[in-house]
Parts: sequence; structure tokens; C-alpha cells
Amino acid sequence: MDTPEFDMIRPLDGAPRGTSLRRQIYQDLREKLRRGEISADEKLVDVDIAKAAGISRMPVREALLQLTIEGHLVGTTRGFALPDLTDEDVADIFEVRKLLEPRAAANATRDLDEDGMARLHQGMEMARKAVADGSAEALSDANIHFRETWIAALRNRRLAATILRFADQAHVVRRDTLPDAETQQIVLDGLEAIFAAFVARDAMAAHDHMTAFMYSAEDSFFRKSRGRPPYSDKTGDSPDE
Amino acid sequence: MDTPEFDMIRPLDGAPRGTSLRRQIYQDLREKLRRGEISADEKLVDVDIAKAAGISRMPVREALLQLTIEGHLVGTTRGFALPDLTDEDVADIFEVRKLLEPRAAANATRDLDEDGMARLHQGMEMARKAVADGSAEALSDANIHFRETWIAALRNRRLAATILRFADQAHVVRRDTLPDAETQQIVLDGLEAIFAAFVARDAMAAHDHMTAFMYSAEDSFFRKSRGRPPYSDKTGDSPDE
DNA sequence: TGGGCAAATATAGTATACTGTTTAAGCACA
DNA sequence: TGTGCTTAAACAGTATACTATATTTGCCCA
Repeated sequence: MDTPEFDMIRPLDGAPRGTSLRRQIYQDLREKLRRGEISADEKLVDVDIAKAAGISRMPVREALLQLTIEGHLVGTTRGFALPDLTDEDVADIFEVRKLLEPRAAANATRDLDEDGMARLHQGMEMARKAVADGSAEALSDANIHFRETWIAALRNRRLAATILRFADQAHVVRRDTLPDAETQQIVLDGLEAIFAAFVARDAMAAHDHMTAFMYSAEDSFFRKSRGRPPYSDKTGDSPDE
Repeated sequence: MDTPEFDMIRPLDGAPRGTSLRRQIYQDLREKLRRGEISADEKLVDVDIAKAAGISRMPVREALLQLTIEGHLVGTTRGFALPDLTDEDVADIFEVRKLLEPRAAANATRDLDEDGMARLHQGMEMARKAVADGSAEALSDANIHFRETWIAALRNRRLAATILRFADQAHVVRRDTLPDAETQQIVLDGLEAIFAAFVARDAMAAHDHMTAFMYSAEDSFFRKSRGRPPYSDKTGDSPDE
């Protein structure tokens, strides 16, 4: 019930020496967010996470702040939580992704090595099996695996990090669209086309198929969840700065 | 020499109530970085800044961490400092900017209101005067003023924030290229063309002129400072994640 | 005089304690 | 059964103290 008395033990999985606690907590939470293991109503409280990890508040707090800065969380007066994205938010995220990912995919045809290609192949197998099984979670995992592989290959690390930042914010989209069988098939077809372009190292094909993939994902979301891509005339808020 | 005994005074400029200390420090440092008031060899140390502001380390530390996360600083074991960007880094930044800013400029032709237009006009006057005077600093200020105005108008706040994040990292470029009279004229011409497109609310013209502006800025940098846009075969570092 | 080893130093990182504010809970009163 | 007020709880924010580590400085010895 009280604060822990012992400070030499770190009951955190592998405990990789040399890595700061902030980084460990950050990566752990980031992973959980990516996997969708944080529910929308859940509140992340630094002191709770700290107690669970057997460390103090500060590294946890800093990790939560980083996730907030990156747009993965929002800080409220009562703990940190997932942002509930409006249609405008989702449209904004897609606008950025549509600008970045096609070009990045084209670059990946240049940057991918054989090892990466093998992992992409893995990802495709996972995706095919997932769709055959009708498993939304498995397809989501496969999709993440696929994306992280080709993005990891990119020479431009800034571009890569920015893409991951925005792509990971769209878990709402996955949750709302992937359960649908038709959407699953569309996603798989898109991945197949992109994968083929990667294998052929055809930069323009990768660019164009990624563009199509983005548009179809956006379309799925706005058809499933509501009527139309929005933009009434919202007054300015400030997700950053 | 000792720690301050009084905690109700905040010897920080305007002292806007309700704003967290972290935010105040962040914005102050961000502004200084934007203005180029932090030299490349300078080291930013939390405890020093905290003492100067009459507050504790933690808010300062968190502000420095935020700036590091955003790529404006790098953390070393001996204080935070400006990142010394390699040619690859600059090329990477320009690649992202070239993807984002043309589209954003096109959007700005839709999003700018009359007030923003007036401020753009101001910025142009500043820029013309700066070039007439041959003042690199004044042109830099005008350029920043101009950019911040049209970006502030954007409805897509994520796009806006991302652009500012990358654009502000390029102060090295300004420093290395703007002193040159020929470059100043090129910059001014570019701004004039973009401004005209904004005034005419011609989205495609804005897009194309912004594209040209990006390429000419990149070209200026790599012509002035070294031979060619790079890409030998650097092994992976990790500016983010 | 140089080169490696050892203290000193400066700094990030972490821990703990305190404060202020917002939200929620309890309670009286209508 | 609400409705306004008061109190309590929960949390972020800030402060201060402690620790670990890397860089530098200086010394000793070859």
C-alpha cells in the first residue's frame, strides 16, 4: 500500500541494461497502443504504471508526455487517455498519410534489402491466412508487420518516423473497418499489389498502389462509420505546440 | 547561491496565468531557436535555465525533452544542443518538406481569411525591404513571418504542425544561404510568386510555386555549402522513436 | 614529453515529497 | 426525487534530493 522500499529491483521484462526507464516505458506503452491493447475508456495514470513497474513516477510521466506530444495520447486533468478522433481528425490524418506514404513506398523499392523482402513475404502470408480465417486482429497484426518492415528499410529516418507516427494514430480506423469481410478483402488486395511492386522494385507502381491503398482505406472508414468526409467549419483547436 | 526561498514569484516576462511552466519554457526556447538565438556550440542545461527563470529543473527538463522529441535539439551526456545536420539530414528534411508544403500551400488558398492576407502583405513588405537592404536577418524574419501566417490559416492542424516542425529545423540552411545576395533575390521572387497565388486564390499556382520554392532552396543550400545532394550509404542511426 | 590511469566534475536520469486544481462524492435542503 | 453546496479524492504539475555515468582534468610513471 505504501511506496516500495526496495529500489534495486526492476521487475520489467528483459531489463536491457543501458536503456533509460523512460525509453522502456515509452516503448512498452507504444507497443500496447499499436496492438490496440489500450481501450478507449481506459485512463493511463503515471503513478499506477510506476507502481506496476516498480519505479518512480517521473520516467513514466515523461513517457506519457512523449506519447502525448506525438499525438498518441491526450492529457486530461484525470489521467492520460486515447484521443477520441472526430471525423475531421481522421480526415486530417489521412491527408498527411496520402502525401507521405506513396512517395515513401516508392523509396522503399530502392531501400529494401533481401532480409526485408523476406519479412514482407512473411507479412503477406500472415495477411492471407488472416483474411481466410476472417480474423480482424490477425489482419491488423499482419498489416502492422508489413508496414513496419518496409518503413524500417527507408533511408530517410525522419520520413519513416513521421509516417509511423500518423499511421499508428489511425487504430480507430482499423477497429471500425477491419471486422468487415469485404473490407478485409480490399485490404488484402491492396497489400498484394504493393508487395508485387516491391518485389519487382517498381517505384512508380509502388507509389500508385500505395495511393490507391490510402484512398480505399479512407473510403472504407467514412462509408462504414458515417456519411461523408467532413469539414463543416470547425474553429481552431491545437493538437500540437 | 542557494535555492530560491520564495515560490510565488515568476520572473518570466508576461507571466500568463494558467499556462504551465513547461509550456512557457518550451515556447520561449522554441522562439529563441526559431530566431537563431541559440548558437551551434551553445549547450542548454536544464539547471542553468531553471535558475535563470527562478523555477525548478523539472519543467525545464520536460521542455528540453519535448524539443528533443520534435527534433529541434539533441540530448548529449553534457547538456542539450543544436543537432549538427549532415547533408543527408538536410536532404531528408527537404524531402519531407517537398511532400507536404506544396499541398499545404494549395490548401491555404482556401483557408486564408482577409486578416491572414493582410499579414502576408506585411510579410512581403518586410521581405522586399530586407532584400533592398541586403539584410539576411530581416529576410529570415520576413520569411518566418510569411510562413507562420499562411500555415496558421490551415484547417489541418496536424499538417500545419508537422510542416513547422520540419521547416524550423532548417535554420542551418538559412544561415548558410541567405547572406548571399543572389539567393536573397531568388527567395524574394519565390515569395512574390506564392503570395500572388494566395491573393488570386489559385490553388494549383500556389502548389507549383511552392514546389519550385522548395527546390530552389534545396539547390541553394547544396550549391553553396558543398558539392551535391548526398546519399553515399550511411548505416542506420535513429533520429526518432 | 607522451600516454594511460585516476580522481573530480558536470550533467542527465530517477526518486520522493509537496501543491494546486479539477472532478466526483456526499449531504443537506427544497 | 432532484438541486445546490461542501467536502473528499485523484491526478497533473512542480520542487528538491539523490544516483549513475560520461567527460574532462590532472597526475604519475614510463
